[in-house]
Amino acid sequence: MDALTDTAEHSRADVTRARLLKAAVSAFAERGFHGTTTRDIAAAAGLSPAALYVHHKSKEELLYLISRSGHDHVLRQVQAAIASSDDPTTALRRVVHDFVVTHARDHTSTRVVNYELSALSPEHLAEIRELRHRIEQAIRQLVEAGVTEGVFDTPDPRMAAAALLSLGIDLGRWYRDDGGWSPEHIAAQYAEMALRIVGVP
Amino acid sequence: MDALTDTAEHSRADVTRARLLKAAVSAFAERGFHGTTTRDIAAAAGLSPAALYVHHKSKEELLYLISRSGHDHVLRQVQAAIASSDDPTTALRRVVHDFVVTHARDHTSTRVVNYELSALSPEHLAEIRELRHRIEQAIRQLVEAGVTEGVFDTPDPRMAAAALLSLGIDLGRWYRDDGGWSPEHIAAQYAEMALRIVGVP
DNA sequence: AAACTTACTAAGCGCTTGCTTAGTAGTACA
DNA sequence: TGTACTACTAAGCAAGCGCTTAGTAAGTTT
Repeated sequence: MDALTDTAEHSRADVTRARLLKAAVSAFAERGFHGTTTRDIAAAAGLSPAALYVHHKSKEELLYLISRSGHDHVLRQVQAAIASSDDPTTALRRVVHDFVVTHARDHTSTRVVNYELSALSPEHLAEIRELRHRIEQAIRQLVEAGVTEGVFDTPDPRMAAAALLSLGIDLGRWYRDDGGWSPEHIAAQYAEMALRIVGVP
Repeated sequence: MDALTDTAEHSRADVTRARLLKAAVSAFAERGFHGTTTRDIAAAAGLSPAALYVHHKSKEELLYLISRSGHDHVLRQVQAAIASSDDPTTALRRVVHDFVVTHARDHTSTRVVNYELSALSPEHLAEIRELRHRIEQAIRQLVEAGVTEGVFDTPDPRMAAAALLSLGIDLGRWYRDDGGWSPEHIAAQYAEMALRIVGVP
């Protein structure tokens, strides 16, 4: 048996747990954490209100699990994109492309991840802030490296990095599946805009 | 007496009404519409919970008033910036500069304006959506005009306009008063980034 | 000074909230 | 076949919610 991952993911309880998480993502994205009731989540998962507490400690824990896995995914993706090339231009193009694809394709969860932070407990918020800091720092350092190497030309690398983050994060607010633009299409265009922002000739 | 504006703005009731609105902006920005109670708002305004209903119909009406005045202000500002010059480059620089200054300086209210739309009643939401549409359309048409005139160079003006909007709107999420960057400083830099995005040489 | 208006509050109503308790079918192993 | 465990639910509790009602003190008008 594939002890490391498989067994832990396929028991009946784990399937139900995941169904509750998915229902929570949809509800939090649509109405916000405080606008969502535990009854909403349980009903969307086809369970009684009490079943939520069989599988999760609290409503806030659901938000924390969503937030942590979302940030983990983005951090790893950014790190992988940066490690994929020594050339800042190639690396930045890939960072922005992947960041944008994720924020558009998973706009439902990235919306929760980016706009419901204040509903986390102080302890969980501190942990998530640390992940966010590492994501922001990685992108900032990439822009700074490009400037240092002379391939990028921008008066303030920190501000350029802030702008690049905004382009991706704001997709959680405005992206719609039926809007006529695919995540990959937006990603390709935004990657070129990113290079313009950092002053690649 | 200055019947048109003055009397209506300085009566005791109007001062209290404004104090409640200000308290609502702060509370909604900090904890969201559903995370804020009418008792929170009344207490922040130094009043009893019942006083809120002397001056406003409902908690949702407070959100609507905040949202409408915020969108009105931005729409007028964008229209004024566009009308200020026939040169697309000059006009866009001013549009983005002013848009960014507003979203940074008034980050508390723009946060409510941009992220609490789903808490509005269907009727109010429809009205606000119309204002948002006019803001987006104005910026999009400016970018398209620049491309048509040959001063801008971008493969998809609609997507460039979406990116410009994101740069401003996302300030409501990340801008902090104590962050070391003034609204004007960010606005000046973002205006130059905007010109790069639309391909001004 | 009586009559009326304005700007409020104390109290609380009906409902919903997050979460708990006590219990029960269905399955797994002995 | 009996025993123990897993995965649930029905019912409900205390607290908090948006909002209302009934009343009052302090002006303002006549």
